[in-house]
Amino acid sequence: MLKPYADVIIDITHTAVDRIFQYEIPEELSGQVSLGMKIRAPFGQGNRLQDGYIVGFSEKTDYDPLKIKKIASICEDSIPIEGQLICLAAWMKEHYGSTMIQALKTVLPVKRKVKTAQKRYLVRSAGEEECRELLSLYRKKNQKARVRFLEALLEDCVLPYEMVVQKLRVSPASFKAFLTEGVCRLETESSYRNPVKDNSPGGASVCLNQEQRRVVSGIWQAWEGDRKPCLLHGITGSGKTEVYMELIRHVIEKGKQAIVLIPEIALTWQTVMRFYRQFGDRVSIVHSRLSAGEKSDQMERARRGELDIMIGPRSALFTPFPDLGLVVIDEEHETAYKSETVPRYHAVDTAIERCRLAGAVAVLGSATPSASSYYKAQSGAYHFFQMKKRAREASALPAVEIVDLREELKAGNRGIFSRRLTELMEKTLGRGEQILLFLNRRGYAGFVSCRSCGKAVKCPHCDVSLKAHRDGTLKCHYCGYEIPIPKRCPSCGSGYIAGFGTQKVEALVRAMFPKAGILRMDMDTTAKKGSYDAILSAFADGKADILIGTQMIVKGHDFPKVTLVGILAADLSLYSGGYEAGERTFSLLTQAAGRAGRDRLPGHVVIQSYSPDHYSVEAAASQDYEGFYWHEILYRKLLCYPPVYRMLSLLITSKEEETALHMAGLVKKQAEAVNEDGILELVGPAKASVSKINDMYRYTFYAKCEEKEPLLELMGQLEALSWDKGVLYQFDME
DNA sequence: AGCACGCCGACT
DNA sequence: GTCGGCGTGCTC
Repeated sequence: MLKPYADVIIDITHTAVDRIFQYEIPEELSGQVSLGMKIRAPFGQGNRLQDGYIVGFSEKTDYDPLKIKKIASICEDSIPIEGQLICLAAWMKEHYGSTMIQALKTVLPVKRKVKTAQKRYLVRSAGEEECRELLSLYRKKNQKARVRFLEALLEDCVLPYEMVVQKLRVSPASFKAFLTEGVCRLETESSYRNPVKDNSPGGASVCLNQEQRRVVSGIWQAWEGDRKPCLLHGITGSGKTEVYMELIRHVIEKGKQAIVLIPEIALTWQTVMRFYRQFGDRVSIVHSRLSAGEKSDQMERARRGELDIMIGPRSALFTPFPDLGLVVIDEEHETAYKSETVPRYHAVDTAIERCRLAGAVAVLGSATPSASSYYKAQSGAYHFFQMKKRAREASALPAVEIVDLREELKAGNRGIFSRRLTELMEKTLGRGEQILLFLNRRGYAGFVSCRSCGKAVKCPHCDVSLKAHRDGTLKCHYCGYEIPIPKRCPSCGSGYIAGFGTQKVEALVRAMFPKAGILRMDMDTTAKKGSYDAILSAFADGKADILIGTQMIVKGHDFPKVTLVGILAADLSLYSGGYEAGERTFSLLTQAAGRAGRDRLPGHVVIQSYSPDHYSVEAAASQDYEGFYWHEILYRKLLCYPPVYRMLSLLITSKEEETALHMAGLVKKQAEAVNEDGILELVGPAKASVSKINDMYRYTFYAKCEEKEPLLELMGQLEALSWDKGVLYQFDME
């Protein structure tokens, strides 16, 4: 029986219209409309046509039937989705305080682009050598266009067609000969249709060790039982991926589908490829480099049942699988799982909710679980599993030592390398083994400070230090402000001004070990497409002895010949504000330490720190997750932080400091009024830790409480305040 | 959000 | 007398 009314959410982001409006389904459209569809309908007095989404159907209505209008049309580009995803959107709206339309739009698949012109690329087919020869040939002939083209092709194997013709000003006639000679070839977007190139299925079937089998059967029991989320704490190298794959195989056998969430594709490409080799073309992948069309293509395939597995970042969570059985969240603790835009959802909690709705199981995996997840496992809300052995028995855990940098200073060593690290570097190079030097970028890596007065060069628009770039400029990473590196200190005028970034480290290492091959990996050296992999594989192939880099070198890469890892300043991430600083530091240090001695050779790790007795540094050194956790949770409990308490944070920004302050005052007054019974703990409003960005002053306010409902209530009350026009504000629930 | 209805000041 | 200011309220 077809129901006569459609429940519609109108595409207007405003709390006043953030509710369901019912429309009559006209006869000519009945049978065509379905859940999640985008439609157009008359709205308001003027009956102007508005976009909206169908979120349900009703038999009857409480509204005056005479006033109910008819849906005007269906938007052609709309894709029907699961009712479950609409429920999920409703949950997100409630949980993260957005409007329904904002939640719906993040959950609905991206609409198919209407026949965009196919994007064309010129791809290099000839080897580098051949190109260089041709390059010098055309240099002699003074054929400038061809020289430009070849240079670009050497930089980057894949060039967009328009870029070549417009930006490079190389006419098709100039490269026509190259096409016929096979120097390069023309490819269209559709040849990239399948987002992964290497899909030779049927790789070696995985052989699990005893520990892995135990975990798989444990999680499978949960799957057949209460279906509570499962937290898997497995140390680096314990083989979590094999466990995921085995579970997925079980789920597929049951005729269900699986989603695998990964923090960032670029950092986890190796993992993605393993899934492909295992499951062939029943696997697909979504990532930011795919066009909207390709994304909706993959979503459509999933909906039609052509896929069993979807791999991707947090947005892959909304894949419209008809019968979802499992969601894996790899590296569960990563901050990339938190959305930066409204609704500011957390993929872990949202995944758990989606699983609850679908009757699926969520598996959270990490070597350093977030305090929040571990807490829930402790309380019994999650099942808990552990893997303490490295899958390859031969590889032992590295020996970790902490060096107190204050002692180094006392001993007169003002360099960035401690005596112990220098000694070990010499020995390691002597044995012909490799070294990884890890610099924490968050903090002061890359900024320029005065040796005389100690002040850093700051951005005039933002409350942050400027970062040094290779091109000799200082840039603000928040607003883009840029100046040449000053010769003299802007505050005291002294000439002793110096940077401390990866470049600086590289220069120092070169001076110390002139014969060693050195590679550096940071924002500058990886700006070019493909250079990321190029650097990593060059290092893995032994083309250099030392790799210097930031966070990106410590995430999930195997370098069998690395036997020494040096962490230059472990505590930089400790003082970057936020109650999660300890957790971040621990996780980063543990990951960095895990890079040493992954093969047969014994590994060494040196952690240099100004606060060597901080629990996150000590626990990382002894690879003691539990030790870290109990310290951390005690601190959270004492200061009423999540996960023990729930926390609502509010960021107020304004061009004028007085307006921001004024609003902050109103917020305080309102919050105090709401908090008559005193169940909330209020903090602030106070200047944010980055107190100004892009000339906007920033104030933060926090409210903490054991239950989330009073906080949501407070959020509603604060939202209802009369916010000045020039004031922007943003809520976040944790 | 966008639009209509509505109730008070300075203009032909 | 009326044109228009934007405060208030509603939208299936």
